Amino acid sequence: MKSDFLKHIAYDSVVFGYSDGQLKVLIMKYMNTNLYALPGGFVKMKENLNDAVVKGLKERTGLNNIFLEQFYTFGDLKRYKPEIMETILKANGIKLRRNDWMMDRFISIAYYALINFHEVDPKPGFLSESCDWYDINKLPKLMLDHKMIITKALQTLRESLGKKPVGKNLLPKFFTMNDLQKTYEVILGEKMHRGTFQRKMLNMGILVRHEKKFSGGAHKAPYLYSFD
Amino acid sequence: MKSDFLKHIAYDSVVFGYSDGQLKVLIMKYMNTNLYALPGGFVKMKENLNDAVVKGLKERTGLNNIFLEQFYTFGDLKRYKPEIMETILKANGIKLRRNDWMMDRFISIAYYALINFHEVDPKPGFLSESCDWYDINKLPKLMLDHKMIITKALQTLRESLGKKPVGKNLLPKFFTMNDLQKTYEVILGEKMHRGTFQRKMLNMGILVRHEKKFSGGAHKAPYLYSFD
DNA sequence: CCAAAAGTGTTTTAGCTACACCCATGA
DNA sequence: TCATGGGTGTAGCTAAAACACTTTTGG
Repeated sequence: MKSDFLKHIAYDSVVFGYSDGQLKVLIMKYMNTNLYALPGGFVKMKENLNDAVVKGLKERTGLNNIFLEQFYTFGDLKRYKPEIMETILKANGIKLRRNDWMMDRFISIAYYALINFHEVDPKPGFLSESCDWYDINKLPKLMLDHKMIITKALQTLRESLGKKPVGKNLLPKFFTMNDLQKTYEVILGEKMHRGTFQRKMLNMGILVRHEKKFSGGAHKAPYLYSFD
Repeated sequence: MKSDFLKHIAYDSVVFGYSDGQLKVLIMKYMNTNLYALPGGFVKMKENLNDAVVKGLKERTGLNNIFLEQFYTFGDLKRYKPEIMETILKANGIKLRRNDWMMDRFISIAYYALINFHEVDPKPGFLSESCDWYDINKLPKLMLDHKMIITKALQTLRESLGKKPVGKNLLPKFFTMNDLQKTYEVILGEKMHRGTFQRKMLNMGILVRHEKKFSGGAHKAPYLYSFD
């Protein structure tokens, strides 16, 4: 019954990546079940909340310096479905003890993270058989309120598009203006005007232009850019 | 040791009011101590997080339909100072039991609220000897990280000034354009241009103009406005 | 009639948008 | 040389800002 973790407290992270013109989210699947969920975890007694999340993401992605932001804490009673945790534990031959802390009600602090898709090879964790990218428009059915958590994360991401250099965290070091625009479009879910977009980005003064790349396409080779 | 509340979980609320050209915050003082703190509380086992906060605010202010928004969850280890809770309990003759849940580490979900100053007569709660308004620039020394919580609340409030009808919740039903401008100025901490402000507000289309009031001043009597 | 504050018309500025033209490149 | 996509100049529109003039009121 005693554990090293704080009772009733969990975190969930919505990890966004961009690849192939699509916005992706990391989703894990519990072993021997059909339950899909956001990667998350618990907080140790002697550990900062934020540190716990960073540590958890490091385990899933191998990355250390991740752009990470807390956006909401979900505390509805509706989230409390002990039978789901029971299913997971049973499916993996783990004995249920009466009053096990994992069977209690949890409040979840939700974070979203932005990472460079191509730097990551996702690793499943304890009790999970996979940890994979899903197109944000083709998510599997998720357990509990995780779908709502993703929706709210996306909403927050959209609002911060104008305030923070979001592209910096989703794109590789060097990219074309078109890459950047595609990223914005897929986050906002709408097309933008090419000329306007370019001008706006350049006027923000956070992009550095480098020498041209060899595009391999039958057209003018675009500049490469990087942040700051 | 068993209690009706979720262990490790607390909430704190930053209640803003506007009066006399100043932005005010509700602060309570623990009985028989010199400890000042934000009004807060705990969450019952069978209670939604948001409902707990609404209930707590109702007790402090008597109001039911309060504009309320969650803005951050504070989970650093630095917040864990059991000696403070010990001081409070001892000062009021409450026996400490070993492993008392109130002596544990807490994570706090923070909310801010906007209310009409003149509709409220703040009431102290359990263990507190007062619950009073403080000018946001003349706060007493607050316990734990409550000062930081207020700072972050104000920052969030500033950002939402442009998005939400903040004045609606801080002002009485009828007010002059000048009242509204003063409110904005005190939140943002900067003067604004009179003509520009008036036009911007009217163009938002959320204000209704009523008949003039008798100002009592040696000048043109201003219109009264209300929201929606 | 004067001072003070409110309401409003006008001009200027800044930013965003759309269009269009030119350029570089590989096929 | 042609099709494709990239960079940029320009004109039009809109919103915000600054200024100043007029109006109303109590003293």
